[in-house]
Amino acid sequence: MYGWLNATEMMTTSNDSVADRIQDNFERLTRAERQLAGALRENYPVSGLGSITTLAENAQVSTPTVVRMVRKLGFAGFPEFQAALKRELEAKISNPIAKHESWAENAPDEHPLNQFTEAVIDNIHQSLAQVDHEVFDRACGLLADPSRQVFIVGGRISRSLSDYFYMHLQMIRAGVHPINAANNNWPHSILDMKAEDVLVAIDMRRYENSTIKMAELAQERGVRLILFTDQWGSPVSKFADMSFSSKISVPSAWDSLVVTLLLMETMVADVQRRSWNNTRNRIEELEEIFDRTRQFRKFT
Amino acid sequence: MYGWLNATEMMTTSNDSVADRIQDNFERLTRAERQLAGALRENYPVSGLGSITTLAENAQVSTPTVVRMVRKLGFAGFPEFQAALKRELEAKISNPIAKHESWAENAPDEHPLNQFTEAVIDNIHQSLAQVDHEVFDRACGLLADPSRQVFIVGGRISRSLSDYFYMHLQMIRAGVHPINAANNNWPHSILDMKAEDVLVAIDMRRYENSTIKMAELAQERGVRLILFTDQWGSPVSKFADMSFSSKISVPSAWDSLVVTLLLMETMVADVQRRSWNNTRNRIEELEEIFDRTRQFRKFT
DNA sequence: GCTTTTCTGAAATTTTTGTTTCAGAACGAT
DNA sequence: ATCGTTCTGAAACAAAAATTTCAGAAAAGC
Repeated sequence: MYGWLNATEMMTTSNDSVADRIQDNFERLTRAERQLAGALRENYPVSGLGSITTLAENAQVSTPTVVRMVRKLGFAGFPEFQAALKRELEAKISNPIAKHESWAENAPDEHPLNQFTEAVIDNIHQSLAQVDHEVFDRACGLLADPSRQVFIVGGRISRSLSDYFYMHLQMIRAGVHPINAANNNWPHSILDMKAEDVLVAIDMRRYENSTIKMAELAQERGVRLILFTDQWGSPVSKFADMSFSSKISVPSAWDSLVVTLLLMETMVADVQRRSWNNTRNRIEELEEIFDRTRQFRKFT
Repeated sequence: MYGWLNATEMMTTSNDSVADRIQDNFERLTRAERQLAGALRENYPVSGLGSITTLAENAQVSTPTVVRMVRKLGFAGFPEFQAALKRELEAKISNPIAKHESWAENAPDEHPLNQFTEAVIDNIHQSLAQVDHEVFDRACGLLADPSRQVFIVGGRISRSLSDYFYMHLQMIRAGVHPINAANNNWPHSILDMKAEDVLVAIDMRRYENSTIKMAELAQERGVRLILFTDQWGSPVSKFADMSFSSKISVPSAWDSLVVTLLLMETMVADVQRRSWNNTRNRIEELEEIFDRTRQFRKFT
């Protein structure tokens, strides 16, 4: 299986940059070594110029791991590896052409990867600037309140995101319920909503009638509504207590949900933090169940 | 005796660059020290990053001379001097996209929104740098090839993303099939895979045994495997023809899939572009079906 | 020229860095 | 469950780097 990799290995020992060598040999690296590779990439190549001890500590691995990795990359030892880094640096310094920043570094600027990423960064920028952090905090507070049930609903496209959000919230706390707006059982879920419960709705372009209807019914029951929508705002926002809009335009025939995912993940992180005291056991139990079922692997 | 010089010395110990300090203290340097200073200026600052011995040899002076000089410049010893050089270098090299001050503009920097976003941007940066655009293009080519069936599988957490990917791809072209790794019907799907078909797998931390098994079986049938994984690399990568890794670490108890989503969306955009001629009708038909069912609202 | 002061590097010493070994942990196969 | 394999870091060890000491060389003063 690794037949061809051996050839690669021999090639990479010649005069590629250290970064390239890491790239090329990445498959062959072990878990700890990959962690080290990651640490090395932050602030590359300066990060590798300290002592082997410093580098190891930085990457939270042992010094032998460092030695093993640089050997895999084709160097005789750490000093040789460091010398290579220094040569690279020298070349880089002496060539002060302030090259326009490119995301996928070896791809031309007009490559879809660069164009798309550029747009997404811009979306993040513009969307985040609009978020009121107090509203955000308030939303997290609601979601972390164990006395409230939380219902989560997404549309046809945003279903993936609502699933994702549901899954995390469900691990963090009890009383979280997914609603499937697509099948027509959803009115049953409304029955279970009490005043002061929370409904999280995601409704993006191609706003869905069922989501609007659900929001309306929920509001009548005194449910607090948190809405994730796009930059134009779903009609659901009429009923929302708090609403977060993300810019979704990218050079594509389709919209981008990256910003919404970012907001959700941030919210999950914060709710987790707030809930920690109430439900720390929950996670530990979950871990244990995973271990017991051995369905998932911890590493490698 | 050095009464007035002490004052100078104190001034220069603050936070000037090493070059400045040499400049300021040049008068006070002895012959051998000036020779050293000269050597240091050639190829500054990289020249100072080796060992004290190397530097001394380079400048043709003794190591004690080096120590004495760096002390005169206000450093406690050679290592401290070198650390200063490294910091300078870091600042010089480090990303021209200077850290953006604050994302959620009215929130304090330490607000979760800003912290989290900062981490995500960093993840994007580091992950994209690692993507080989030729591999990316090749993957898009496979996915756009109408003669191949495409199967998509995700794990417990990454299911949401695989759904999302499936949904888009399915709109773009025919012959796209989701696989549910969780339920034990998935071996049935394997039956339908022919050589040269494509399997897209998403396997992130907490790598799942069923995904690995599926990858192996698929490979035996000559299926091309495209893998999305995290920075450590799922064991599935052993079987993958192309693999894309995203950095997923954020200040949270959970991992971030933002980068993976970004990669997927970019890929969807590109596949769409490539498939346009083959399946332009498909989208139009879809539009019409939506209109007929009146399930979605175009505006407001 | 002679003395005093300052400067310099060889060599000894201390500290740190880099490498190797090895036992235990995690993993993978059965 | 168990057994062989691979991976990992603690600790021992070797190598080197950094510092200090000190005697002799160079420079300055007289």
